[in-house]
Amino acid sequence: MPTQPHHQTDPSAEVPDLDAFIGYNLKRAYILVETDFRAAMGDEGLSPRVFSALSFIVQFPNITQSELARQLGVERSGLVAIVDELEMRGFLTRALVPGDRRVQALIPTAAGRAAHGRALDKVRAHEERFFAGFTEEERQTLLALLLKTRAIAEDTGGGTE
Amino acid sequence: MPTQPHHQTDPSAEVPDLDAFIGYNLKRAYILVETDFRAAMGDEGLSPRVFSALSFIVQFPNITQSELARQLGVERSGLVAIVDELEMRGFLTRALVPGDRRVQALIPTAAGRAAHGRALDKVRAHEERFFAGFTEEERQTLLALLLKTRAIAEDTGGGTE
DNA sequence: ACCATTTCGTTAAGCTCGTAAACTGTTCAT
DNA sequence: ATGAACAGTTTACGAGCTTAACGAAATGGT
Repeated sequence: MPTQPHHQTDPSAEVPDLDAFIGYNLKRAYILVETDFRAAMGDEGLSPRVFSALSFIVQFPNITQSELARQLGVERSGLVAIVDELEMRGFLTRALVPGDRRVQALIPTAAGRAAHGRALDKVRAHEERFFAGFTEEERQTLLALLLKTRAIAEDTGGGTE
Repeated sequence: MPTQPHHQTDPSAEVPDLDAFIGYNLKRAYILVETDFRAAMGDEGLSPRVFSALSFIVQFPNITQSELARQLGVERSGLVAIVDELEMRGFLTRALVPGDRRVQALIPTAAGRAAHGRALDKVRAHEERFFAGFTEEERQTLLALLLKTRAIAEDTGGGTE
């Protein structure tokens, strides 16, 4: 341990700004977007994770919980509460699958599809408003770089796989 | 989009891919980066929030807890545990301030500055490795767009301010 | 056909991060 | 002097996630 000269306030060039790190800004940015998302969805609205789960189920009916968990990047056990909520709201049914009695296919109800449609409008409006200060090109660039970030990490076993 | 769940192809064609939303990808990307961050710091290493707090304290010695909370975008009450941890590790001291007996200035110790230096090296290596598939321009663009995201939201009262 | 392994959904326990509310002590404005 | 505002703290709580274990069902090797 080298002895340090004490006390001299030293905002020197040694200490880099936290803003220089992608990870830090990723976190800060996500918190802001998420907060705005929740506000846009309202008190009875869907949380981000429930919305994304419902989106998958509407887009891919009959998906199993394990497959959905894999797609969402969460554990199977963690998905149970999400599916429970969607089922309790009447947005999906857990259906038996003929060939395999272990699995339960997730099937959106009409109410589920309708709720998803309404939620989708809100989410689109939220992102539209939130990123109003961005040009269309900036939005696309950000999206592409985030997708690339996911791609380089999710392939190399960096995910929850 | 190469990897779709192989269940049932979208019958309505109305449902957009979740990957089209910035918020969703922001979350997925952050989780991946954060996981890699923790792995890079090791079991006894600093968590993201503690590292960022220590960075501020090293860069701005004598900062108060309220001011630090504001800078980090968290509540004052939430900062207590973070400062407790840094103090317990011997990385800072809570110092009395002559003019105002309510405030306690946060002063990094020599050990704190040393630990921050080591952590900094690890974080830099982590980001370097994580974003190795990115060009320098891509990294800078991503950083700039994340900063812009923060800027448009933190100004308009969207933050914790 | 048998047994070991794997998979699916689930429960239970626990962790981390974060907030909100309430309280003490201190400072400030009038 | 008194009321409002502020700094730090404690407590309670919630959201979101993980790991470990389990029963039921399917699968694969021999």
